[in-house]
Amino acid sequence: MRVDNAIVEKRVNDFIKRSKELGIKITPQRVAIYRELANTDEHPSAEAIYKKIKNYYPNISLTTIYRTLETFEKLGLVSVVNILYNAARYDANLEPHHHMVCVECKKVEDFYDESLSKLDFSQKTLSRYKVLGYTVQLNGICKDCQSKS
Amino acid sequence: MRVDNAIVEKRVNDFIKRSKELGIKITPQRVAIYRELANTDEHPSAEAIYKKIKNYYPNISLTTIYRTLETFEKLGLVSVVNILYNAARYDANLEPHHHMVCVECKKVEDFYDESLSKLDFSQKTLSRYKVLGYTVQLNGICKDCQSKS
DNA sequence: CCTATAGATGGTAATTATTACCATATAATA
DNA sequence: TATTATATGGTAATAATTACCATCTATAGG
Repeated sequence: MRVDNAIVEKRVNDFIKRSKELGIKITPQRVAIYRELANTDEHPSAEAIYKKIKNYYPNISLTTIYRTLETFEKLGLVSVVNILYNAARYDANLEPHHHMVCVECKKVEDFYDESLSKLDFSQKTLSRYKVLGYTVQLNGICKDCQSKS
Repeated sequence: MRVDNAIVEKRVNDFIKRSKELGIKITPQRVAIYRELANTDEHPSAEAIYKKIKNYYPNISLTTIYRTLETFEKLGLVSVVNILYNAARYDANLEPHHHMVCVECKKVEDFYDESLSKLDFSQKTLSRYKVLGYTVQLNGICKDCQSKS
């Protein structure tokens, strides 16, 4: 529980208010799942959330976790850090370049942008990791998917 | 086959030379897999590569595709676009922020960097996608994993 | 060019992450 | 408090990935 308690409570209250506005039911499971996400900055998986909640809510179902996270995501209450989690995607192009990901069809297109080739990270950032590289991931909707909808 | 043929052939030749240097065997399967990756910029999954190769190499095994891609990746011959493909990872923090990913333990830590908050993308880039947002993903090795190895 | 063998492949089974289904339970509304 | 649309739990199905093992082959050495 790294996130400050006051912040967590604020987030949970906002979540409840927002849920009412959106017209979805506020169940103990949903609050538990949201709270678990709000009080960490570790970007947990469904499984990780499940394990934590199981400690104090032993008969919660893993299916509920998955379904709830999907619901939250669709409503914009939480976000998926890794859109491309479905399957590993490979690239033979080892030159530094960046990616545009279509959030609909999961297509990945390369883009090159001089101004992104040497971003400055703060010393504080650099001190925390042995940096191997970085990419800018641009999320959006591709031409094809734009014309479909 | 969007990538220019001459470039593909150069990549394949480099791949063969590099494989010899690395002391791994050059099998028709490996060449096929590498070539399939070298001649596209679509960042295919193992399954997608399998389907393509199956057309002209009908008894290749899906296991071989997975194993080979893993081998290539470990040797630095190809790269995985999406390190975090293992499982969906969620975040309740909807403020724009960036991620440091540990390539060893798959931990994701947030970082904030003023200079990254308003990157300029070229008009060419912006014309291709309806941009929803972007994140900078910094790949590296976290403190914990550094001390382990 | 042949041979031996370490390393690679193919096929199948096991594991892990996710989704589908359906009977039951419950939050929210009147 | 009763009604009902929605949510949950449990189990089964699917998809992606990995493990295992018997067989095959690229390659180094004669």
